Amino acid sequence: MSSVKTKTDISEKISAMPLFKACGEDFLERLTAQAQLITLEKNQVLFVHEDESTRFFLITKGWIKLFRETFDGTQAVVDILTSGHLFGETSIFQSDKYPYSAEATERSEVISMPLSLLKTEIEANPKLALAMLSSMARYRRQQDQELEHRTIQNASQRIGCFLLRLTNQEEDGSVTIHLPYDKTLVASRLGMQPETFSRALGKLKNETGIEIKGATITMKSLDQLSSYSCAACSSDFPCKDLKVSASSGS
Amino acid sequence: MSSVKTKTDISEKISAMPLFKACGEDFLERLTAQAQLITLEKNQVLFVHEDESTRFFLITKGWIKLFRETFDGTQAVVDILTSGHLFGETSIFQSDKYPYSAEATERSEVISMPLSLLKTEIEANPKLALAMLSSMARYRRQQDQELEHRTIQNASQRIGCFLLRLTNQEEDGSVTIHLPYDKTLVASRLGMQPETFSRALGKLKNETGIEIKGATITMKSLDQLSSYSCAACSSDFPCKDLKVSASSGS
DNA sequence: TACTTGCCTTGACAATGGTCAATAAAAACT
DNA sequence: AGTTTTTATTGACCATTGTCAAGGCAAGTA
Repeated sequence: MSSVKTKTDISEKISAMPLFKACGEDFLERLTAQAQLITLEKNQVLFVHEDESTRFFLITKGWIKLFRETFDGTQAVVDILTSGHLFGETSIFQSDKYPYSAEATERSEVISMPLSLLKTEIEANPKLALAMLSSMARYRRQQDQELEHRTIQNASQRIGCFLLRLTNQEEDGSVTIHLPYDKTLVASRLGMQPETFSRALGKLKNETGIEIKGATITMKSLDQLSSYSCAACSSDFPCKDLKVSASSGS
Repeated sequence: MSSVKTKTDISEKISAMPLFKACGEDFLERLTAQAQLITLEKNQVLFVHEDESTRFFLITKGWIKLFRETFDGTQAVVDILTSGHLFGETSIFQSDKYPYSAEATERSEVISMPLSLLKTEIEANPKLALAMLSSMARYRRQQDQELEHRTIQNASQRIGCFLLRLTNQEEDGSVTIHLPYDKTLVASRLGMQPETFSRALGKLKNETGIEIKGATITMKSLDQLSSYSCAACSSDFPCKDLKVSASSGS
């Protein structure tokens, strides 16, 4: 029973993916047939960098951290993704190894699907290939921007930018947001140490007058923040790239 | 006469692109018919960030710097590409604006081709779409690695890594290389100031015993360098990603 | 309630990289 | 060859971020 219910559930979630809109019923059915729902405990590792890649994943609950780490354990966070995002799908091209490790940052659920099916469908279905290209192009721009920010924004500005991207940037008045995950994790996502994050957030508070209560942050207006952070960014506020519906992540 | 010769020349260069291997003669002919050879003087800007994108480019001579810059002129170098690389081609998807500015760092030549042709061909030719996906996936990994390096490598290590990637990493004995462009430019490519580059290169020399004469650098063995730089990298030496034939850049 | 654990903050200090200014060296020009 | 311009190096100093260690706070557990 539960398994049947689960399958229906999985099927719905797969079909809801914008990326698969262009795909026929039969493909979605085959995909669902081979899909598995995986529950990950906090800090559970799904796969590690250089593992043989045979499956890709769709997040349905929680947050997944993608990262790479050196021999001595130093790690660089590639991205932190949540529901509706895909990851591990790029291994189809060129290599059959995952380019990063994946770990749940809290209790999470992902749907695991075989890469082989995706691969043959991409080869057979030009619309899917195009959708995939489009999502990769979008991701690429995000990465370009990320690199830009690491180069020209300081810690406080990066935090400000991160906060702004959590808001509805059209909003006029006072806006309140909640950090989507631990401050420590936000810090690593932004490429800084937790201590630096803590101090830089304090500085941001002084300079822009935002209010901070734990993970809850209130900004009287977005103008103060955006003029502080976006001064060191090549793009205008509001961020255009946010208007595009989220689809493929990683 | 000269124009005929030029067209033949352009045609050959376009056909030689690995990306277009999967394309039929007719497409290549149409592309060539609408292609233009453009000569860029040193520091000449080809297009700027947010310009309407109508054409994409293949470099046939020189070096092109892709960069983004803030209102106050601070710039972040996205990439620096040379002969055989494509750029400006990602604008087909999602947006019709270039995501960066492009400038020649020395006298260079590029072949300019209409994006519209590429777009329709990608939609019609699954093999091209796949080749494109593959090249984007490769680029994406490069960017992931770039971001990783900015996070966990210091200036000297990044320079060491840059140098190693200019060598034939299979080589056993002494290796000599020439910097492909100005030190100032290498510095910006690696996200640091020229002064920092200069000092960090000096430090690298002390720590690994490389020899530096202007733009010529000699390393007695790659081991010293790789153990110095690759200690702060999640991937092994030699770098696997270099073995893939160069094709689409940007 | 007390205890434990994980997360966050703070202080003191070190390391790294950026800035500004002066100089040197190299390349391009006449 | 001599002049000019560009590129590279160096020193002195400052700003930012990282590191290590201690303490605080909050959520969950006994």
